[in-house]
Amino acid sequence: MNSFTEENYLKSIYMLSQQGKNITTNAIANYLNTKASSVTDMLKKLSAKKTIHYKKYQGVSLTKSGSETALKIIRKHRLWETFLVEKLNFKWDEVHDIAEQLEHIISPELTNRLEKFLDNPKFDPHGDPIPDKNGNISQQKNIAIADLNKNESGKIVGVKDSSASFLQYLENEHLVLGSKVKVLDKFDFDNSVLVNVNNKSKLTISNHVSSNLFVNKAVR
Amino acid sequence: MNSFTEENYLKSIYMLSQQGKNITTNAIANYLNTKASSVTDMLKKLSAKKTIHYKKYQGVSLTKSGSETALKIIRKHRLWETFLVEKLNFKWDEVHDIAEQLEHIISPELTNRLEKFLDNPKFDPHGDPIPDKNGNISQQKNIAIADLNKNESGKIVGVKDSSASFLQYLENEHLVLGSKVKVLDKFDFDNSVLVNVNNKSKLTISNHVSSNLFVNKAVR
DNA sequence: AAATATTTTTCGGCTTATCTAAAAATTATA
DNA sequence: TATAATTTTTAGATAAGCCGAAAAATATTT
Repeated sequence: MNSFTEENYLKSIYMLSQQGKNITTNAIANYLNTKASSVTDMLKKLSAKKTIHYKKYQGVSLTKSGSETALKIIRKHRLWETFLVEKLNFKWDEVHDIAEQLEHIISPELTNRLEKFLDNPKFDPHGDPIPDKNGNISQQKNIAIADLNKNESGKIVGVKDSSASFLQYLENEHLVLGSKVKVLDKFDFDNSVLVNVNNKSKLTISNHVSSNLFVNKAVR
Repeated sequence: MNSFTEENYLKSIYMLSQQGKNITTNAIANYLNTKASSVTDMLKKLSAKKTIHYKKYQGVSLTKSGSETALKIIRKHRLWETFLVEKLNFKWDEVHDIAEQLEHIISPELTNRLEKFLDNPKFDPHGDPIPDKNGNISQQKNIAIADLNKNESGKIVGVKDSSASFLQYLENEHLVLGSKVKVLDKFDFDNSVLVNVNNKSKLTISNHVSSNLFVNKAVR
């Protein structure tokens, strides 16, 4: 049995590992808004429970068991987010904090019934894939924004050209890791694309930008 | 801000006060499956936070503030139970443990939207009244089962004739405090009544029994 | 490679909630 | 009304999780 806190650490480690980086104590502390010393304490505990691989000073990774636990929590989080948006009419950017609480409710039967009630959704309102009851999560390949069709959307997962000025531009336009991008229109004459960022700002991006920004396509 | 634990104590005190008894340390310990010394510790804490009235050795009662908190938790508990039964098709006797978890989710907006989603129910699946957003809870007067009409149901809240043999009979038939009773049919010739107990057993009870057993009528 | 900077861990201490055992207060009984 | 039984509180411990400061390890500069 894992405490809420343990669950949050496992989930954080999973999330950080998705971003490709190697997972350091500081990265976790930063992600969880806590102190490095607290993280070290917990890493020892999780290691003792065999949910993570941990060697002092060497960073961490999830074990099979830890990964399964993390996926269960993420499954619940994303199903509840879907519920909040689809059934209770919350906006997609209002649901995270509530789902952070709901993800810790323990009842596999509840989770499975909720999934069915929602019509077995494959993606949550942010476009993130929902793991199934066996922990399988659809890993769609990352494609360039340039390859999205009109009205398709995705979540930014990577950048190819990573010059400082390019990253600066992306930062300014909120085209950062995790942002949701929807293609509103595509223009033939210069291959530029009109996109909606995070359901908030609209902007036109050049072919250079759209070819170098990779997203996880959200398929419904 | 109250911890889960504090919320559980406040709810327990509210529940026990509903049963008329005066609320002792041991009663709370027994209700919460914990030790008297733990209860004393918490009573001091709650008293310091002015959610209960507490004098050493003299038992406790809720303050205005404590009562408001308790009612908010009970409101959430009963709304979630309704959700689980009405929307996710759980049986009414399967939902308690899950609702014990869900009742601690903090988001007034969520609670209010859930209420609306469920069509503003006034009673939960057990027949208990659901407090409204201002903490008002419908206190219907207790009536004898004999005075229920066909198809009405209620929850047992008290007994008039309390001879040992009568109580023994009630115990045997699960006609105990908190049981849900639904009147399936009423017979003129001897004023006996066919009832369904806890959605499980059916039995015919005499007029003597139905006149001495009081329920909280569940009005939908 | 030595010096310096950064990251990570250790150490001691704090808070919350729990428990057992013993002491104090209350209630019941003889 | 003393004595006994019960209830409640106190005192001292424990475990989880968190923190700041100091020490240790690793990474970066010079």
